Amino acid sequence: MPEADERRETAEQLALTLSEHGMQRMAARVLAAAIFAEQPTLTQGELTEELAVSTGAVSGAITMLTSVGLVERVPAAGSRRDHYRLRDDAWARLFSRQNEVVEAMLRMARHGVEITSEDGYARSRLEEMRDFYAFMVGEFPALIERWQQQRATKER
Amino acid sequence: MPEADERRETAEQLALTLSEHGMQRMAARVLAAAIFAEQPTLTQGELTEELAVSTGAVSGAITMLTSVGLVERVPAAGSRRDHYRLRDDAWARLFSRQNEVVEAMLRMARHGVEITSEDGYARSRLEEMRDFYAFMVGEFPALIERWQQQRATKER
DNA sequence: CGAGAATTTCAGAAATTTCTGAATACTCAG
DNA sequence: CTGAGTATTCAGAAATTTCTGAAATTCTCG
Repeated sequence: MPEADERRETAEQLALTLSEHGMQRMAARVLAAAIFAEQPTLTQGELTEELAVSTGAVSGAITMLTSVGLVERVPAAGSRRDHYRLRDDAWARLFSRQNEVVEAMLRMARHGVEITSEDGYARSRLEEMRDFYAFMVGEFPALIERWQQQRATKER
Repeated sequence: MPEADERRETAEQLALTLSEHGMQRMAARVLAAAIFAEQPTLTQGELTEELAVSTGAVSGAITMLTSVGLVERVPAAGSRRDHYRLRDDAWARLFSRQNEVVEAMLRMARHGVEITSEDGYARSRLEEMRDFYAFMVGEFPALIERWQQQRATKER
């Protein structure tokens, strides 16, 4: 199999997994393309060609990816086009977004506990939910910090 | 606001959050209803009525929730209907499913490293991705175990 | 400032997901 | 065994998401 095809296929597989877990389809494809690209940065035009989609679709996906900090715009002197690339800390960021979900779940559990009557079935389920997510909210930041330290250590 | 309405609304909010993160909409609504129900178990008929949807939709959602271990069928003597409830360890299970995602990401990163050329841009991005997910795969099981221990300690 | 190149926006088309409704298949009490 | 009450299945309808294409806008350079 031609190398380029294999790369594309693997990238599409990654995009599929990401989109199955809530990421918009085109955003996932653009992210995957940015990861697998053999260039340091990509322009929207290059992405449009690589993915064979409309410019509008790429533009929308990049707006989304930039806003959540997975992709960044790179100042490119002497070029009329914008260049983009995967952010250095993209994975930690993607993971941190989980943290927000966990916090949302915790808030909902707490709210649920407040509005349900004591000793009811719903109340005890919600207390369990609250305790679980409170635990996770407590653990996540330390987890990410450990990663960052390990990473910093490795790279000199 | 009538108590029941507030409960329903809060449940729907939870369902919305779950569905925004990849859970099928109806499955999310059924799960939320099971959490907020003031009964110990629910029948499909009760869910159908509570959510005002077709029997088919509830059946499909329950099949899905049962297969991933979030909801279980409860043997109900002397009843022709099946009774269901939230599993005791549902939250840890929901979280563990994340673990599978993390493992999938790790596999894809490794595959990507294999098929990209050494010293290329894609290769180094994929190595970073691989290291991150390898770290997470290493940490998750311990995280869940800590939760289970803490939980076991609290009760009793 | 003006032309050329690229990006953004957005209405509507296309694709996909999700739900309904009704037929079919179970299951358990009698 | 039988049949009344439930659950499952599935084709097609409905709803939602996603993408395209083209016009409007922005930006850069000469």
